[in-house]
Amino acid sequence: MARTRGAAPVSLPVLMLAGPTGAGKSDWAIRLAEHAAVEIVSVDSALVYRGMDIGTAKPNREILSRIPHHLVDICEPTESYSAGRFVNEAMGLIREIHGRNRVPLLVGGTMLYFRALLHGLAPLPKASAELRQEIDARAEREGWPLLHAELSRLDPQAAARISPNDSQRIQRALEVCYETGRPLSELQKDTVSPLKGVPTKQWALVPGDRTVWHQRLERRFYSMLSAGFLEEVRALRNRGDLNADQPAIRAVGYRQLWEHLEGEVGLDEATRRGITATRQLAKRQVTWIRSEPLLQWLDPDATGSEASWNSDARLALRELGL
RNA sequence: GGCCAGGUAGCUCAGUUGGUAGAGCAGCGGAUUGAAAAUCCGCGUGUCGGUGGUUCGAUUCCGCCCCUGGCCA
Repeated sequence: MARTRGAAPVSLPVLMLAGPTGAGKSDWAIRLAEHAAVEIVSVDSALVYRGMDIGTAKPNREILSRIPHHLVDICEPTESYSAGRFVNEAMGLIREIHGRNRVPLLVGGTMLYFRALLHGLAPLPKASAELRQEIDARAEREGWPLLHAELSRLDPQAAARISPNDSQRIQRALEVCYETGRPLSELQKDTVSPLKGVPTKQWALVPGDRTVWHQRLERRFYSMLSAGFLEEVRALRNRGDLNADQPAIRAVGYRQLWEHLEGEVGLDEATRRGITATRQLAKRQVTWIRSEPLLQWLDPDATGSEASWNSDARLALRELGL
């Protein structure tokens, strides 16, 4: 039984702007939001955390209050956000925004979240802290390859594609098997996009010249430092309720500066490592973007790209009846 | 100026009892289903500082030269 959604006679679209770190997504999104009835939904696993502003390149307060942004500053760094939670919250927001007769613009660089929306997430149990602790303790004693061997008994298919060293995926696969009594790979077959039937327009901002881009990422890291990045990390550390194993503190830059504050490395070395980690993140994001066939690539640095993007965006909006 | 230690991949270094060489890091490519800014997988030709000699063959041994660091003048 199909539930009629709001009063929209034609289904309103969802716009997406993906891209690696430092490509200039926010600027482009803000410009578009200034010209159309659009609300921004952040697709970013680090922007969700409060108190993590400088190192995540979070839009400033002025922008956040002037232009509607969602899924920014929605949880504490002590929490562990997740792809599952993202899909639920993003889908709720998409419905709300459509209900206001506006168009959601999904902007961010966390490609797993985009994929979860575009291709769906299987109905799997959420993370269990207790189970994970148990599994970690066993890994400590027996090593991950032994747990991988156990996985090959419970779920040979999953074990075949997960490396014996991939602790994180072995842990998750075992967790799901224990929790449901069924193999993960079987449950994953049941996957449907929550956006099925919703028209989408998908852009990816990817800098064409990697050398120039790398230099820009390096400069950006230094300017974050002069904007107080180290002090921000120190403040997180001084709270006393965070540790280096939490997802928030594993974020690029935060992890390296945290290590410096622990006395493990000097500031110069931490900075170097932070910049390296930023480049590596960017590369992984591009790998993911390449695998999404419907993304329309745009080079933010190409001459005239701004104009062409604006006109492309307008064209898309018009096509979509906005 | 003299003595000593070095000069090998983008960086830090290992190695070849003479048969043209390999690790870590960086970089590049890939995977990715509730931690994803995470986690993991794959990819190693470089005048072995230059030049002359010995040798079938030199990055390796010898001479000279250049460069870097240290010590002594």
